[in-house]
Amino acid sequence: MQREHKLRSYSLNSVCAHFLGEQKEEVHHSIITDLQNGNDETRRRLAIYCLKDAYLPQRLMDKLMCLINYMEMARVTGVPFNYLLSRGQQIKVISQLFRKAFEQDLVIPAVKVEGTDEQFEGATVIEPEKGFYNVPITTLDFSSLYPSIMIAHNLCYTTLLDNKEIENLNLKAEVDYITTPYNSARFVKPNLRKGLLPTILEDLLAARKKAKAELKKETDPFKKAVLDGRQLALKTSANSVYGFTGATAGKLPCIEISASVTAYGRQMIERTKQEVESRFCIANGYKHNAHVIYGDTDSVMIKFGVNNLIEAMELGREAAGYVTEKFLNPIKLEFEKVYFPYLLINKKRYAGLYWTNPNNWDKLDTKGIETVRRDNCLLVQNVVETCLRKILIDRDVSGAEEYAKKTISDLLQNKIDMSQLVITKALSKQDYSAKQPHSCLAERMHKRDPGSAPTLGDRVAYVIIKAAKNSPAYEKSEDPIYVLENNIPIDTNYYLENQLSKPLMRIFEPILGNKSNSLLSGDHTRVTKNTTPTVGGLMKFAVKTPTCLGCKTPLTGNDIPVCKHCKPKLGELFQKQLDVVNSLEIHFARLWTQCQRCQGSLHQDVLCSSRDCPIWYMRKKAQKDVADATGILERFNHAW
DNA sequence: GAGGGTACCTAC
DNA sequence: TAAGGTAGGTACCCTC
Repeated sequence: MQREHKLRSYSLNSVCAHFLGEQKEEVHHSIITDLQNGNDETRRRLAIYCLKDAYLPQRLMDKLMCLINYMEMARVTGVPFNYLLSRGQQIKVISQLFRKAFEQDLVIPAVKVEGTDEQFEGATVIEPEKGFYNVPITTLDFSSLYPSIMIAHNLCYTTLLDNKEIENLNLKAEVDYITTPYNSARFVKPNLRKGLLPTILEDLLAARKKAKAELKKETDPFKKAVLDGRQLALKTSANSVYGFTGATAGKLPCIEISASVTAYGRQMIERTKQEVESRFCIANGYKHNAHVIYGDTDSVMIKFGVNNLIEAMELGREAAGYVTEKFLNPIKLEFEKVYFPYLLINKKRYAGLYWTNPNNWDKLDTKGIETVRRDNCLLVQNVVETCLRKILIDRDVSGAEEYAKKTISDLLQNKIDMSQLVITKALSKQDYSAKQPHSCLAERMHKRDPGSAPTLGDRVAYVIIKAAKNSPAYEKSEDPIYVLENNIPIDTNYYLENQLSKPLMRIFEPILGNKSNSLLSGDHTRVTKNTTPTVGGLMKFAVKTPTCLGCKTPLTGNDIPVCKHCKPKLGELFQKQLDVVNSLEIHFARLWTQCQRCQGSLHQDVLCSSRDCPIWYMRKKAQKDVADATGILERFNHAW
């Protein structure tokens, strides 16, 4: 799951909730013995727990068609099935190399390589002309850029030449071999020897083409997803071939190949920009001068100057065909989509409404910004997503502003559910050089309970709690469950200043300019209601309050927080609270039979355990309220 | 408080 | 032991 899918949590429970819409039974290990030694009912619950844990992984594999997909990958690459699970990309490339080399009676040398730290130069990212574009922006992409470069120029171990070979074989430049833009590396032309890598890549691309054709014909949404996964896997495999040649810590690195590939790529994106801008201009009879506003590796975003989709698409097709002609087969520049409107925030960060036909938009596409990142809390993700939808789809900027303001106001008044504030980050190292919120929390949790603490590779979930002024974030991170159980207040200001403000400003600034500052100041940022504890709000008045509940006079050495004078009056108050608690319990008892998110059935006294399930928090909160209230009442009655 | 360095995650 | 690549934004820690 971790390898193939990017999720916020990889617990069995949350993965199943994500893919199956079903959750596991929650049974803490400490009560297993009691359940077993109990009665038929408790043993039944234990049995359900065991059964579910067994069949959920099975159902997951069925749903994701793991067997079929892996089998297919094993066939394509020629590696044993279990290598696909236990090993990386390299073995797949090596295996294909061995296969092709064997056909041609070639032996691949076993090279001892000491990995170097040196990197070779990668792709070009065109400096973006940041801003909000209320005109169609046409996007052209090279399809499978790196594989097609390797095929077009016949880049391979078996075609790489050195001086001695050129001399011995009496090869002529340009006629017999080419010189690449990287360090004048030379490769023979395919008519003298066709490389192994280009052959492998052609096979992979053909397989991908087939999968894509089937994808187009398929109507069943799930089979479509599988085919899409397959063509993506073939694409990754094809791209891995380039990566393999550049893997200095690998089995057969060849920087001449990988660095030549990226060097060609850099030339090509530059050339594309120049060709488009010099052809599509007023001087050549077009209505406007085309301008490339951004591009990354294999793509260019073009402002043709037209203001309707049909023209933007026609020009896109024309430009793609025009540029493709300038390059060798099978290099192909394709028109795929138009963004309209388009918000270009920075390199690798943009959002736009995605059109493939002029009649209906396909989707809201966002790249790199908070909506697609897993290291933000859901609040940020949801606010940014909603604001973008309002701006780009509804064209309602003031509505987006209002929504952002409302959210800020809700946040500062503690009205946001804590599940929206949970941040997750992967714990990827054993020793961190600098302290960090998630690593420090993992350490603290380990001290509390080594059994349940996150370990290397896990994603750590945390919230930021109130602490002394200016204390660093790594002291303010806390386990959401612990916060809930101990009624610890959340640092809402942190969420405004360190989580929400910058992402919001980045979206609104290109549209509103200086006016966007008003988002973060004004009435909505005033805290009108005092920040109460974020959880367990119902019965918060008692126990720790050192003043009388009725007349507010300070109390000393009194277990019950009321004075004798007020006690009789409070009897009524407690009855009211009890009624609330009872109705709440009934309400939640009804709720508890079904997870409100996934509709999975739940044992009545079992909690849905997904930490980012809002209902989970509601139930946990209600349980705590009931427990608190019961405790208070017991003590109160006893003293009375 | 500025600026460098680290960590994380993403785009391609 | 085995490990696809580089570019790049952002947040936070640490040092000066």
